[in-house]
Amino acid sequence: MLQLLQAEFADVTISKIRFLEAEGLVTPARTVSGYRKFAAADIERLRYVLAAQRDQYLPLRVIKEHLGAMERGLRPTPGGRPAAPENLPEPPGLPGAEDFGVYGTELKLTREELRAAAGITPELLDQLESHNLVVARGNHYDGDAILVARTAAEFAEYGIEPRHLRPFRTAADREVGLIEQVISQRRDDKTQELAALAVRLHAALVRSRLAR
Amino acid sequence: MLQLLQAEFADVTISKIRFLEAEGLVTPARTVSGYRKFAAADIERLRYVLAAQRDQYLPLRVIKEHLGAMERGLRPTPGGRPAAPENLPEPPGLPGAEDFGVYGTELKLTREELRAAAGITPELLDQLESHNLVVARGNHYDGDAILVARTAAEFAEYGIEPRHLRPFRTAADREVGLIEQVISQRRDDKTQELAALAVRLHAALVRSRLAR
DNA sequence: GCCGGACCTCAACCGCCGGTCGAGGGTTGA
DNA sequence: TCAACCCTCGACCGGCGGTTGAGGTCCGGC
Repeated sequence: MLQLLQAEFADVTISKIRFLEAEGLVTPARTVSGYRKFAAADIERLRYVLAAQRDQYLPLRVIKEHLGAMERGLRPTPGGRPAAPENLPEPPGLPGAEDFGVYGTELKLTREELRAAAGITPELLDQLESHNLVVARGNHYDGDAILVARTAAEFAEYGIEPRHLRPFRTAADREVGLIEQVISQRRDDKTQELAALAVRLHAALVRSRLAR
Repeated sequence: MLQLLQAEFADVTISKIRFLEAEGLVTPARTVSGYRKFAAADIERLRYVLAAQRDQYLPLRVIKEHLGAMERGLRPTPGGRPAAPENLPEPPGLPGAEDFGVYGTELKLTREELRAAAGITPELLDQLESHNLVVARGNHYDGDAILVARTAAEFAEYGIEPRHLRPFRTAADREVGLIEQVISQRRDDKTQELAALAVRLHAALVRSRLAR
């Protein structure tokens, strides 16, 4: 299992992993005799830590915070109040396609939680929904809805209203269509990669055309 | 002038600035008697350094590389070869709207330089140009063209060809139109902000819709 | 012309972060 | 039974990002 990670991250060692455990970044299960037993999820977590450290130069303290945020997004704080989204940290950086942070789609928010988390008025939320920029699934909204809503609110400060943003929705739908055509079998990793490419292309085009 | 920066970055001190100079991150001019003289550009540079350190947790070594890359983009290496774009560093992170890095639009590349930097075939570049995804201004291409071309190349590995990417161009054009409507007087900071918002909205929409 | 305060250099020092090392000891499987 | 792993725990370490202080220079005001 060490070998597994070493293929991807050259400088990982046993002692490093032990250190990361001591710092509370992973907590592998133990066998009766005290040996560490790494589940797939633990390895995933380690992969995230090592990647963040290598590619984003994040200090362990910050990586730990991110992991904490992700966890709270996934499990609504066992036995507590449903993890008031009021206290959502500011988007770590500004999330691009790679950075899932608290905006994973596994987050489930009520309408009111969404409204509060995004800091918008009910009216604005109505408008966003009527233009399909924010859509409920069943009874709740996902984490990306916060991001959409928050961004729309900032647009609003420039006098750009939800109805002006419809083309974004259309464009996004078309891109998703394109991606889905390509991915026949649901291999999530490829999907993510394509989505990241789409967002990157889009960003570069906007910036390039804006400069002209 | 120290006070100026301290307003924005609480923990900056004289000794810290001296240290940054020793590390080669700024090189203020000197008066005859040896006192440091900070030009506006120096302060801008310091601002960049401090922001990168505080907000992105980047180590000084990396910040220095970024600054170096930016410089080489702006001035084609006085008296040397035109700063072979072959050696362009991998995109620091993956550039979102905020991260200009080496992809500033001030970079000027010949067609061949662009091709090499993006690692694509001349044929692909032809296709990109015929669909207006990459456009020359005068005789050269800007830094974003690299990013567009590189991303298109990755799409190509999935069987998505330039002609499938036209909708991206259209969408980007529409967004730019929207932004330009709002910005009557060319205040660049606002323009950037709106562009960042556009890209963010777009990314969130794609991700959200993909998850359904 | 001289005093106080701000600036300079340079070397020494510092605290924290991210680990590594090794001693001493248990576990496992051939 | 023995080699090869695994464990813990404390000591140690190198580098990064500065800070401190001694010793000296520069400038404005009186």
